[in-house]
Amino acid sequence: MDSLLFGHDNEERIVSVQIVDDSTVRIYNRDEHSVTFRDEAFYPFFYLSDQNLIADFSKSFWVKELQGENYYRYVCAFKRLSDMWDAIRFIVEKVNRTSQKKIESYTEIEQIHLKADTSTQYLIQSGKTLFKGMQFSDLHRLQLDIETYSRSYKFSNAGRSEDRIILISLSDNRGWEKTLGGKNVSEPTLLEECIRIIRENDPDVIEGHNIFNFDLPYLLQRCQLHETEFAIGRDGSPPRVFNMRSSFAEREVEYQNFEIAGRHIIDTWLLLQSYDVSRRNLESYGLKYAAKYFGIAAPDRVYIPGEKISWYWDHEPETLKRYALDDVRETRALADRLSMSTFFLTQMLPFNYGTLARTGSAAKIESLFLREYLRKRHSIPKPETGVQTTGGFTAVYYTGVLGPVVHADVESLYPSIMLSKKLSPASDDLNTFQKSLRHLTKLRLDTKRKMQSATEEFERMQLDAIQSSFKILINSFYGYLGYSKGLFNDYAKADIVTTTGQILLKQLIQEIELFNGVVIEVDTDGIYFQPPDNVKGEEEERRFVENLSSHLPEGIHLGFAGRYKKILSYKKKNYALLGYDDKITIRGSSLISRSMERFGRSFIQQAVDCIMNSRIQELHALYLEIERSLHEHTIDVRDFGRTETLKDSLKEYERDVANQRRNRTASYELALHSPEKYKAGDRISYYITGNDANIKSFENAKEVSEWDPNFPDENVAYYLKRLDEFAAKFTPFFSERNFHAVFSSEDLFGFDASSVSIISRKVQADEGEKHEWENPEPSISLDN
DNA sequence: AGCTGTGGCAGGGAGG
DNA sequence: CCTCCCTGCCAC
Repeated sequence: MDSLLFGHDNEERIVSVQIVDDSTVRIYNRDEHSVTFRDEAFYPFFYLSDQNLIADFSKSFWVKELQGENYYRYVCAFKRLSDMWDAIRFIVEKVNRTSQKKIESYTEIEQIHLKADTSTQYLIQSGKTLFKGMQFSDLHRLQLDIETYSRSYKFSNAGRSEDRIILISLSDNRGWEKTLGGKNVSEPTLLEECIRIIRENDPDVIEGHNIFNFDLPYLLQRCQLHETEFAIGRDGSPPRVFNMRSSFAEREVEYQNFEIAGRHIIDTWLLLQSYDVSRRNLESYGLKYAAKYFGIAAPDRVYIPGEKISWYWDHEPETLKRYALDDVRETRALADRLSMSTFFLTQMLPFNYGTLARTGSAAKIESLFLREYLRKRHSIPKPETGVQTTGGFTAVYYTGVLGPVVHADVESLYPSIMLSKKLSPASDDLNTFQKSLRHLTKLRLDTKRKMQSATEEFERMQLDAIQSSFKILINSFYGYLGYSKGLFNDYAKADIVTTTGQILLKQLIQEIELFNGVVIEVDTDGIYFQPPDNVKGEEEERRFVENLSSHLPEGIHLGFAGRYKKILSYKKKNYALLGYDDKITIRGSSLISRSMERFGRSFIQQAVDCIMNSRIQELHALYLEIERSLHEHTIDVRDFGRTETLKDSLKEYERDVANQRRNRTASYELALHSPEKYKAGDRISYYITGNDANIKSFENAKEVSEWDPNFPDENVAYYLKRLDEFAAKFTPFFSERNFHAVFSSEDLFGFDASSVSIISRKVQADEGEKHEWENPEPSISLDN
């Protein structure tokens, strides 16, 4: 097996591939530079044109149509190179069987389109076998962060400015730390020193916060300016850069992806957003906030606001250096916390570490299926066209303040249903879906058991990361069924999962009411209810839930998810909880949302506190106080400004507006006319100007940075109206008369809170909505 | 150079 | 005023 295949890569350099033996292949470029692969997982993609079979080594899942020619795609994954050769033979035979075109001999397989994955390529070359058998602690990780400061600093049009100075902080997990930069060091020298240090330390992984969007592009830009090669690759090559767009749930972010030969780049800013998709309680994605959130910020950590950096450089450079070092330390701790489960995923999936940190969950499990199909030499299905029609069951039965409250949820509802009903995509001939789901679930339980008996802290952390990497995969299976581009999707099966979940929940609700519990709010797999009068205290509540669980079908378990003093039930998916520790948790975008003006968020937070703890007099005073501060301009722009995310690029927005597909909005209009360059995923802060409350906001908005406290031009009438809109959220909890007394300054005879009571009421079901929970469907069986 | 799902609410703009 | 439609944000 010593065939030589020729082809071109993107830059038209001639390369050749030599298959040495069953487990080794050598790749040459024009400079006779060779790279040897040994038994690594390969993902070449084969495209068949009229004349040529083209193999693409770039692990891409994307189908291309090149220059109008029709290309057929075959996805292949290889653990062994002999498999690759077999697969080529397999594809040729399959093509000969299914199309009129005949491939007569292998000599026609000449053109190879090759783009080797640089990070894996050079790691193997340098003798590192990432990541088989490697521990997270073995990785040589380096944290990189830069601060820039200059009187004329503008990143968007970085020119050659002599007084621009950068501070580069580097740190690694071996306890080595350094901050470079100083008045007497020229920028080219500084950049060269930075490159030298990176190459000398030779890290496997480079970590940074927002490193893709700021640190690396900035360093690259400065290098280009000074005609220095940003040669931080393991082979001395500069990074390959391309624009990327990722989405986290409904949010999209644009960034520049850097591929550095032989190294993996981990951006904790991206990991943080990925983390937030499931948790949903981060207020910002900034490093400082995240460090506090995870409790990893040092107590004596130095904080310096962005606009003060130049001042500190001029007056207290040592403080600034300490601040910069604190940044890299926090980045390291954040990466410890967030990247470990991704690291373990690279040992299960055929993607490298850096790539895996950026891929979505569907791509992850699909790679599992593909690997198995290739191993079994089985053809791959096409995605089916269609739509999923159902989702989770949501209802609110009571509004107002009620308690005590028990929260019960069905553990792993959708995975459990898929396992119980043995659901698999129709196209999954090999039943890989069901087998992998079962296997991963077992592995996760085993790992959790091991974790419980582990004594050492680091071992527990590792096992926790491993079990959470299984969890990531397990939770992707359901979503994948309804994913339009999933090769193995099956919308009908997705609907079976959700409708089964709906029936289960309605059955549970009925059961709770049968025992005289009062169901308050339900969403998909969780129920908030008042336990029956004879169930008192945590122990009896737990037993009550356990009893409910025993009535559920085999394989479905209802868990005790929490108990609370009170719930303030507002609307579907919108409620507040008062814990036995007196902490208040508010959920739902209509009560509190990140886009809300800060004064509104704080008002609602305090108002909920007052209502749940029956402090009505204080609530009234709070309203008056905010109203007054708006009138008297004693409120800061940060408190009345609104911050919104630009989901689309400005180009897309302008195009849609031109086509009358969407209306103008303040956020995009400001971004368009701003001196700053905004891109998709950025957030913009603005406030409303003018005198009339009823104005078009897109014509009366300014960026927060334009506000001058000496000449406050915010629209007081508008913000008073906003205050009343926030207050209006609480109308369901008061009688009409009481509401107007509490949320108004017209208390001619003084305000008396003693007569004000909080109203709870049963929600009338919508006319269009059937009373399914009153007329439940017959008990279901999960066996068929 | 590549993307898991549905359900629900608020707010703004356009037009009746 | 109201309704319709769109986007953003959020729960699960």
